Amino acid sequence: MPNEEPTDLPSLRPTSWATLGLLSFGEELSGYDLKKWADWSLRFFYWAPSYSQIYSELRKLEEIGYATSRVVNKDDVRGKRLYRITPAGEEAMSRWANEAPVEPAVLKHGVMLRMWLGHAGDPAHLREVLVEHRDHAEKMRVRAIADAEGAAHEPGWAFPLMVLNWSTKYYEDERDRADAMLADLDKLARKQGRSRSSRRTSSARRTSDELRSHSS
Amino acid sequence: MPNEEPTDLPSLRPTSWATLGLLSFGEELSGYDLKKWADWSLRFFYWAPSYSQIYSELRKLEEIGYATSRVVNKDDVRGKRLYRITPAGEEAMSRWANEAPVEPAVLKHGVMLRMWLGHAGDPAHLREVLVEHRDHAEKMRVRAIADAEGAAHEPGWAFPLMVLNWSTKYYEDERDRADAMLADLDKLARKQGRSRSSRRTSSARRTSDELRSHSS
DNA sequence: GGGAGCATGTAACGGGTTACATGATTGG
DNA sequence: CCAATCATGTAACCCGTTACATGCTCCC
Repeated sequence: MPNEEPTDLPSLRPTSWATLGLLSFGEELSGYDLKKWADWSLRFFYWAPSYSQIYSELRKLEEIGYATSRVVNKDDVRGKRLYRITPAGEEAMSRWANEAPVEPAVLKHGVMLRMWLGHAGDPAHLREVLVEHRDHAEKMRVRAIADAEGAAHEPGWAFPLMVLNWSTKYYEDERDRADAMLADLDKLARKQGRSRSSRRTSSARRTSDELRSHSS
Repeated sequence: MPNEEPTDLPSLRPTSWATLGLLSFGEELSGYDLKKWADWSLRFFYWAPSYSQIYSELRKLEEIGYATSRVVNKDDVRGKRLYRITPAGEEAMSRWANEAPVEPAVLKHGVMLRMWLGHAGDPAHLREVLVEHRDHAEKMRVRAIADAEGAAHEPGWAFPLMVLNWSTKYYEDERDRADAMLADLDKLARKQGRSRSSRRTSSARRTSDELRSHSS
């Protein structure tokens, strides 16, 4: 048995692993398929890839030897290219899954940024933005449920299903937090309505040295 | 009154607005201060900026005219530079807050990616990763609470406080979802333990045409 | 004296998005 | 026949990260 020492994994980015992951369920898929599949699973918690990224990731994976491809569409110019994971790819997946340090979850919440800067905005508009976000979360929740139903009872999809259930809960929580904040917002509006007449700008000024004296 | 038509806002990225937002509370701050402040507020829901980014953002803001700076440290070579928002900056902030389309929240959840690919990994390791994530969420929750306490009772910080409370709830929910998934994981392990002996690889193979027949 | 924190930057890299371009197939 | 969908790609751009570099000041 030659070369049994644990060779270094090529340091791929998580998105590359996610792409390989899509192939690791055993299907032979086109870039187009991949994108669609990502759109009803990975999208909820990780990634909504663009086509261009998918295609370049796939080419990269093939170059490394983690995937192979073949062109099907008869003898045409622009043939459909189907990708399949290789044994080397499967092994690399396993090693990555078990050995690679887990990247922390990243959240970039544009809506909360707006709320955080609430003093600069019109209260009514703030409220509107929140309501929209609430509705969006609810929509995502429903979609996640639908996709989870599609995945249920498929024996190979136990883990994706588990994550889809997590996602459902995630959007449910997101919705509920938006509702809670809506209530906070109204409470704040009432309080500020009582204590000031109309001053729109700079209610924040002065608050000087708390920054400096705040314990890290 | 010259030039009253609504001039176009320079299309800054959200992170630039976030930087300007940090200044919009009225303080005169150094890049270093800015970073620290971001670290105990924006970090929870949006952004943990690097110094290099902070400094380049600040230079950009000054160039546009949304901030001014002055060097304090006597006549030294490497003086400390303090930035302050300008009236133009304040007005731009307000317009952005009220008029700019809100970027959707982005989530990139490395832990869930691992779980989604659970079939490729060792169950015990999977569990470990989840537990770690759970603990991290709890840590963040506690930090958010602490920072919220620091911000409470400051009249100008009502909105940041509101978001900090949202963040507290966020990490609480994150923790609880991790716990729930831990339970799911154990249930799944028991079920799979009953139905198969030891096959590690490819329990997922075959699951063939469901993909193609799945309704988008 | 030395380490921790203060303070500011430059340069390289690359990942990911957007815009653009092309054309086939399918169904109403 | 025309629109939608299938299907694949290139090129430019730039945001953000990482690594590197420098030197101060305060405090033990």
